[in-house]
Amino acid sequence: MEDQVLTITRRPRRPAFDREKGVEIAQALFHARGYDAVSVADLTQALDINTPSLYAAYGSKLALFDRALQRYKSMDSLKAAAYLRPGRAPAEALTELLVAAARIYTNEPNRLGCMVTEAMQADDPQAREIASALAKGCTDVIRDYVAEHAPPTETQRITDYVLMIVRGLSSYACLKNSEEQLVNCARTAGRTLEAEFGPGPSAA
Amino acid sequence: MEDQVLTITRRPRRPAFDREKGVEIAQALFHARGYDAVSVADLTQALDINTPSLYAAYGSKLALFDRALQRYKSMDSLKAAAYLRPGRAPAEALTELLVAAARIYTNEPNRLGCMVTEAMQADDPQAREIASALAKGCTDVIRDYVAEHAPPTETQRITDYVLMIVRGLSSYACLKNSEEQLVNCARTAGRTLEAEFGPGPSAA
DNA sequence: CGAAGTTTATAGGGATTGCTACAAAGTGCC
DNA sequence: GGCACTTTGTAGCAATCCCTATAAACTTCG
Repeated sequence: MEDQVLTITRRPRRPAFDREKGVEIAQALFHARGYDAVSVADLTQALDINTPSLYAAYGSKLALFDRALQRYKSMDSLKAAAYLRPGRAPAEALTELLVAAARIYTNEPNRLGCMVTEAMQADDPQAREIASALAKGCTDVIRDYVAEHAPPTETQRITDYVLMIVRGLSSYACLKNSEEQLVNCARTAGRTLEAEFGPGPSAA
Repeated sequence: MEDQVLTITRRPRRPAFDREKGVEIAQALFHARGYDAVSVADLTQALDINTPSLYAAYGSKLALFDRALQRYKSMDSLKAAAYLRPGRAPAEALTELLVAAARIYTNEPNRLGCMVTEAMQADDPQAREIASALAKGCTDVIRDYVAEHAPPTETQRITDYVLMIVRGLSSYACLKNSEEQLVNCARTAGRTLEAEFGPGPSAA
């Protein structure tokens, strides 16, 4: 009798829950399906924890999404500044940026497109807000770079073009188009930039 | 007493419900917010009918969305075939198509972007299916046109490029960028096509 | 062994989702 | 007038949404 009670009572102690690992798993889920399509039940199931644990650890679904987005930006996203170094032909650097984006967006079949870019289109206004704020840093890097290499009258137009292309690549990647297709798109889109900035130093 | 009962009983007969008008209103709602973010309650409120009436008239939310999409395609969407007439310089025709898309996508502030394109990213799989099927007709028109004017080895790449640009324009329009910005993007994107197809007859 | 503190699990709240059963109210035909 | 038919409104279904109150189980310290 005593034994049976003990057997039933004694539950195997679960290993301590790793919050960072949880953010990583949540990031993958949010990236794959988007903020709206991922429920708290999906998250708790993926993290193998119960609902109260999730709220104790992260506060809310939105807060966890925020942490997932920040993790994405700092670890998996495109580093624009790394490509837009000074002293390079601007058209070349920007094209390389686009090609790199094309590769990253098609790299993992379950995480297509740019997580931040797509999150800017979420239904939830707060999720959109978070994503837009995070995206601003990246767009500013591009805008400043273009401003340094193009006449002031053209910077807005060229910046818009590059940002529009990035969104196009992300969206096209989400439709499961191949890396080869995406890279070709990026190269083709980049070719226009040579005419915009004039021949680079490699041609001079 | 009799009078009062009559007064309470007699409800003002509502005018007959116009189903086509209902589809029009639903189309605007779905276009503005997307399939997932529009609830049946939103629809019944906008159509000023009760829930059972909506189901009697259209069958389901998805069926109503289907009708709204078809209405959009036949009335408000871009007519690719109208721009891709034979005998024109291909780069010119395709650029004009992109510019027209840019204008349409920014025309109505409450209905930004392409309804079909954005619906292809919906969370609901059935809604995506419907949108994708509808989009296929349009992409085929573009693909066939490119195939007629470009070498077979390049048609896939150029078609991908155009379709990617269209998605980029739609997405960029959804962020409330102005018509001027969008049109500039479309023109810049179209400029590459001249190099792809070679100089058109206007240059010959 | 026993109290304090942390982590877990059960259960459920309040709101909203898409959808439907059912009866009252109105219209047209005989 | 009275019956058949269509349309409308009330109410509520089961499911899911995000979130939380509460208590049981475990670890740690005295």
